[in-house]
Amino acid sequence: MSYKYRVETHSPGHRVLPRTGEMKAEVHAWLDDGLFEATDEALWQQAATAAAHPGVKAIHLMPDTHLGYGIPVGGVVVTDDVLIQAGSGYDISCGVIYLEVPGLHAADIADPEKRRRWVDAVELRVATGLGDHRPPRARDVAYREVQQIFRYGAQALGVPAELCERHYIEVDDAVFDERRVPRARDRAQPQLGSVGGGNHFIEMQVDRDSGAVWVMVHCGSRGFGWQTANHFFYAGAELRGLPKKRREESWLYRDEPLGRAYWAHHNAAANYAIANRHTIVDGVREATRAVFDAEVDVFYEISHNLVQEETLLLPDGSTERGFVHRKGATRAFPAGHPDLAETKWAATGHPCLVPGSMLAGAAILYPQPGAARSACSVNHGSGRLMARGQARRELAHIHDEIDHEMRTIRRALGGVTVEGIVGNTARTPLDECGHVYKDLDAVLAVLESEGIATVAHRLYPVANIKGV
DNA sequence: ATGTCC
Repeated sequence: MSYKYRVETHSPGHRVLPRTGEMKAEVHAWLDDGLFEATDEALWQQAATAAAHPGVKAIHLMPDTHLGYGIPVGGVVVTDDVLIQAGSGYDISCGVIYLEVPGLHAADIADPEKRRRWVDAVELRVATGLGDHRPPRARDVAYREVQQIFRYGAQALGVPAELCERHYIEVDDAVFDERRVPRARDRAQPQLGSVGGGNHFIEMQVDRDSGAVWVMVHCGSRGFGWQTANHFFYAGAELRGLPKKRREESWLYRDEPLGRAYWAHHNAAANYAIANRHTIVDGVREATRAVFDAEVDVFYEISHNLVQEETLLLPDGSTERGFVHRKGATRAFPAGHPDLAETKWAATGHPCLVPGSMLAGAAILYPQPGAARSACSVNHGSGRLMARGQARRELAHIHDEIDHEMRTIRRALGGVTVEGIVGNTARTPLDECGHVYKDLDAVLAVLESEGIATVAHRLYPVANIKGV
């Protein structure tokens, strides 16, 4: 019997897969009718498998969910004393940093030629794409500084804590050993301050309502995090007696030696990713000064692939501590959450930064009291509709139309008509174009209708730099 | 996501 068939509808945007077999908890899915119908049986099977890990207390699927490895993308798994490596995945602490450009308004960026110069200026200063390529003017960071970043993240760069979800995560120095994963250590120094490939990007966006100009950066822990994750997938599979092919199903007790080692190395990779995002800001700042004579200010920085130990808000109103694995999901602490006490976000909840696509743009959300229903989590994007290979094959015949749409799309942004989205590539990458993603507004509507979060700002892209 | 290969 299929899992999808068993899913019950509790409210228009809330589905529940009841506990069966080895599942330790029921699966809560935040999907409306259309998003639910589009899910595959394989997704539900994967969610049920994830719910069968030891120590699972709760599991949620965000409205952008789709099949991942081990745990669905858009999956949130809450455990007590267990760490699941697939719960943060290969790009440990992949996430977003958002910059405001208070000196600029939509009218100042309306000229596409000027946006083209900004794209070129950013590419000159920030490395993009795979590997160790560094731009000519990359900031020179001594390896000793990188070692500080492993332990103290953005704090090592002097970034104020209030600008970050976590400006660093504590690393157990008795356990963290950078020689343990030599290929990780070797990548860390040359790749600091780089964007990487895939869906990572730097993008200029404009607020639909106010015309305010923002820059969003989406990137992660690069080779350092990938090598770290890969090492602990294999080591965990060996420990649990799983064949290598099933390494993504492995898990660790937090208090066994390999669990303690994973926790230390995972957190070092998170610190690296957080510092990486803040380092990239240096190049964006220089480029924005050079082309627009304007300053950028960091608004907030947040991960969407991360395991964090945090205070859980339980349905009966009590709290306890646990590990929250967000695999393509964004933390969403509402006003009054204990872990926001004495921060600037205590009375409002912290912002959730959600990229959509290079066509549909992005949003800033604020968690509502109903966030407690979804393990204080929201989606991390709009969700992939099509695999990369499928996109390249099936959209090739409309590539010209896709490029034309990017060049000519006209939007009223803060009362100013802005035409075209300037890119850094000759052609729009088909595996990243707007058509391979679900409708961001439909995904966000589920959060609003279920009382989980509200959309405070809706932003549209005007210039995009992809890591290709 | 990833020098696309434990």
